[in-house]
Amino acid sequence: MAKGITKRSDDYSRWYLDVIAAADLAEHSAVKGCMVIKPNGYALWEQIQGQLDRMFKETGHVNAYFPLFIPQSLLQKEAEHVEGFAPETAVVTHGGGKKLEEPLVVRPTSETIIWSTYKKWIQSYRDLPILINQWANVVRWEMRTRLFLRTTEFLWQEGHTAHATAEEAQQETLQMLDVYRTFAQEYMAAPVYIGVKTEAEKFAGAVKTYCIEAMMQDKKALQGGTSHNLGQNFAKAFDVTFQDEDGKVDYVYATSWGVSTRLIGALIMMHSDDKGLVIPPRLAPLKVVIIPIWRNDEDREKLLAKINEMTKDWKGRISFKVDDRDNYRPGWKFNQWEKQGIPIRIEFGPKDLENNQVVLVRRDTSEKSAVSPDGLLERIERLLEEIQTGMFSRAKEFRDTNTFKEDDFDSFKKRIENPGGFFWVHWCGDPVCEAKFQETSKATIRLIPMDGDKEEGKCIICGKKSEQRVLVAKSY
RNA sequence: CGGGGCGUAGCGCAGCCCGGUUAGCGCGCCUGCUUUGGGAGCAGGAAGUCGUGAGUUCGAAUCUCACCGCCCCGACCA
Repeated sequence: MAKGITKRSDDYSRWYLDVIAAADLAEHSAVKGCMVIKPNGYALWEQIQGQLDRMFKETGHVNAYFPLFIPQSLLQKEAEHVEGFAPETAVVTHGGGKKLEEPLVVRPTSETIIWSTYKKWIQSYRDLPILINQWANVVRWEMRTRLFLRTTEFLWQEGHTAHATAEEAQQETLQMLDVYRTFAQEYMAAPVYIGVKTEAEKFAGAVKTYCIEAMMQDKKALQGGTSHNLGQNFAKAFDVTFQDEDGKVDYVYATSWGVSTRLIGALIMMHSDDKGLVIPPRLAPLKVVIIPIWRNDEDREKLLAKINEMTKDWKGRISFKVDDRDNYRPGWKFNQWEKQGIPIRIEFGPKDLENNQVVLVRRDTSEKSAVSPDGLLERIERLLEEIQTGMFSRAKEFRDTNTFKEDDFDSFKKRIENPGGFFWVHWCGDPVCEAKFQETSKATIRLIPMDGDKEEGKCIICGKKSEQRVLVAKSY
């Protein structure tokens, strides 16, 4: 049925690329590892931006913009940070035909340029907090790239906040993690686990990294967003101090948090099927497409007139489109809009006109229903919500039925390969045991739950005491 | 960086092994007519530096050498 799209069961990774091509989201560019985000893909990003930006502003943040170029010396100021990012930076050595005195790094993230700037802005506690977000592009010279999931250049938002106390910074870190969790669940219909990264997995330069993790349809984990408590690491590296109410001078506390165009990859891998993209209604740039089906010009006119009448007060309330192109037949149109993931299709032909009905077709389940044109908009709005919650429930059920507890390492090694999934295992906290996970199973500790059940147990690797289980999975 | 694959019309490919008129095919595109409830049919038409450079040859998409680029799988990572 779906020509040109590889089945998930045949080749998951080919399927992923086929869905992107079929939905016309993006394509490879002349530069290795970089992509052109096409209008359909960019519209998704705009939806993500729109909702997140609103949520950031509601929590007191403002937008600003910092430069693309970072003097190399700035990037090198925070020891862990430079170690983490130096290998994957692009460096500009020439400008205006001349060799630069100091090379400029194309930002892989903006902590350094921002903290060198915050230093000038902060003198006293009255200057705090600073709650800034920026929407930007960043460049990381990755060895292997995949459209949306990992590209050399990608779009993201990065929040960078400055606080007077450690408590406040921690609160901010958790607040933004919660924003991400809420966004993922309510808009992306993506059930996520939240937790803390291990020392090995945390952001270079952070004290603690928190994350949201979701399960894709191939049962691999995908980190969808991170929120970092940076402590005083960057303040110390950039000498950013402030005077508190009592006149005491201290270093400023920092956080940073971000999500990227990778979320579009997550969206595809969570919800789409062998027919193509499936977009959760709340993020769908186009929610309804109406396809009139005519046999002659007379039909056509009648149908279009009736559609006009039905939709006359829809403008501004719902995004919809009437596909009245005459050079494509209905079947072709059904298929095209299916590939693009439009949540609801309305079929409307002479039979429907006669029976005073329209046919609604859900993209997620392909379920068809004939309904009355009276109260149609309300009916559609309800259906969109049903689709949204249905998509979330199915994704959650899939995740839950593929998440297991495991206490034996040999058994774990087998099960992570087949059938795969998420595994809650006991871990003593030793990085040596963590490294052994990776070497022997190719799985990593995705997160340590923050408020998970405390449960006495034995480390699955070394057998030493463990206080709680951690989430382990293969990941993107 | 290792392994694999590919580069010929907008897209997908055949042709190459075994050199020889005008480089084909499918889809798409343009024109017209007929169609239209799950990817329409017929007729006509436009469209190509065969990745780049050098070499062999009377003659190269095809043989030789070098180079460039991209994709997929692994090691690094959001």
